[in-house]
Amino acid sequence: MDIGGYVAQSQQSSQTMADAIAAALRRAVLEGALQDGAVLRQADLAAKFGVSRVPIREALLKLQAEGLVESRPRRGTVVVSLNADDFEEILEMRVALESLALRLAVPKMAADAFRAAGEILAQAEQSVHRPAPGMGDGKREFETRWGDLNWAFHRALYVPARKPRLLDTIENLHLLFARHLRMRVEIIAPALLPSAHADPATRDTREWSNALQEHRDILSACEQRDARLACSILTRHITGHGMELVRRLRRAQPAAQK
Amino acid sequence: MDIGGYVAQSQQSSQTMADAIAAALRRAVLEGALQDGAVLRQADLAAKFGVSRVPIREALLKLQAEGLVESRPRRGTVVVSLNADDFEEILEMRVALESLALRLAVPKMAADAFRAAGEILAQAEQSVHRPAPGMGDGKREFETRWGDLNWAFHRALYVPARKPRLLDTIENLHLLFARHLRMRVEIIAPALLPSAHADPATRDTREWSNALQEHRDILSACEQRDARLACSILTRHITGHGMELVRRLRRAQPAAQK
DNA sequence: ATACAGTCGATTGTATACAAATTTTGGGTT
DNA sequence: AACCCAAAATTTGTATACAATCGACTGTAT
Repeated sequence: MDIGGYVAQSQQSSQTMADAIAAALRRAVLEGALQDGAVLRQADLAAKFGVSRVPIREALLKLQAEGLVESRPRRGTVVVSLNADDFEEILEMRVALESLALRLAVPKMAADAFRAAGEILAQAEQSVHRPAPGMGDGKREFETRWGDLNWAFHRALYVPARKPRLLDTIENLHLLFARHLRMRVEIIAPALLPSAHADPATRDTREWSNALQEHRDILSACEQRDARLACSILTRHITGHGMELVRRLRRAQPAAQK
Repeated sequence: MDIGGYVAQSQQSSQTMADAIAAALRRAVLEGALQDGAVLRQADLAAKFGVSRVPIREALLKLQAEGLVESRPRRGTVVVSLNADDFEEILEMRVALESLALRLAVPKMAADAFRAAGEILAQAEQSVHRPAPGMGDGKREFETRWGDLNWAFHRALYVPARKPRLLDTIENLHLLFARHLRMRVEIIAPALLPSAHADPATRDTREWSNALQEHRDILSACEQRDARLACSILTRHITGHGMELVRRLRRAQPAAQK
């Protein structure tokens, strides 16, 4: 399992133990330390975190509410495993809700909003051109970093709308999607790609620069207060990157699972 | 508080105590037995339900995840109180997600889907024309019954889409909205209405037949496989009934609260 | 009289102990 | 050898007990 040291990460002082553990488990699940279908035994987790089973149960309830794990009454909890249909559903919800958020945000964007989004964009560009700066863990570190920056950019666009529930819901969907994308893409993409670019690093870099260009376009449309255009690009941005993966998943696992 | 006897309602046999309590509390909150801002003491609830505090805590966590209560780390749990902005946000999310669900459902609707929706519609019509059939509790019973039928109809439209997460999210928003609508409308509507119809019963009945007509129109559009038209009517159906209330709320509580 | 610090009570968060249920293991039968 | 049934062993769900934190109250100093 190997989820050591995830606790005590950025733990606000007036936080409950269950919250800290929920955060630790969340990270572990999102970063892939806990794989699809892994069973989470309360006693094991309690031992690993050095607490009793009570805060563990509460942490698992929180993760369940976020859709990261599933637990049936007396049968334990497992890390969720999403199939192609689930993936598609999440994508469709993302399109609907992120379009809404962006449409509501554009008229309310002030100078600082543009500046914040621009800075994140710049960071992401640096990160792509000069991968894994400093530490040398490589691919996984890099991917999570890019995933964070990707979400940070989207978030910066939606924050001006001032819709906390909407933002939370979107973030939840985004994280769910990003996690499973990372997990699945490593498994099935190499086997199925036409491999015009055999080197996966080259392929990834190309795809990321593509996404970055779309980010620039969206931001530009926002600066011109063209909500319609921004939403249009955003929709293509999301579906373009996602539906391709859904198609691949459909080929890989025709109607199996569940 | 008076939430006696809400437990053991429709409790599936292989359900945990915490789930049953969560269901009971959910009903109590949705039906208005627990008012906005009511503080929920774990010890009190434990005594009322005849269990220890542990399942109470877990039930409260579930309700928190659904947005029905808020609880800050060591300060207790209170029933949520939504202001006009929150209301508007929920409406906007409903429009986005319900349109999506309907659009996805229309092409997949079979004969039984139309039949199911039609039956619910018929029940609702009977219920409006002959209010409070049998038992004589009156308004509140009637309103919750109509609220249930209203959601049942919407649900029947979205079920064919086969998108469980989407359906759950919509249901959650729907319930949140319906609850607060019931609570607030009784408080502020009589004072603010132009009172062309002084009798509230007459006014309500008129509003409900209006909604029913829109339901018929939506179903009709679905039967003609016109997803675009159905979504259009649906959007007006939701915003029409909701935004009016948001406006009233804005006048009643200009920028107070929170 | 007001502001502030310390103590007490109430309430939440967590640990330990127990009960109930599910899965696993072992033996017996066909 | 495959299947089924019973009993042990895990594992979850709940009760009880303890610790820690928050809020109010009281007493004192300015």
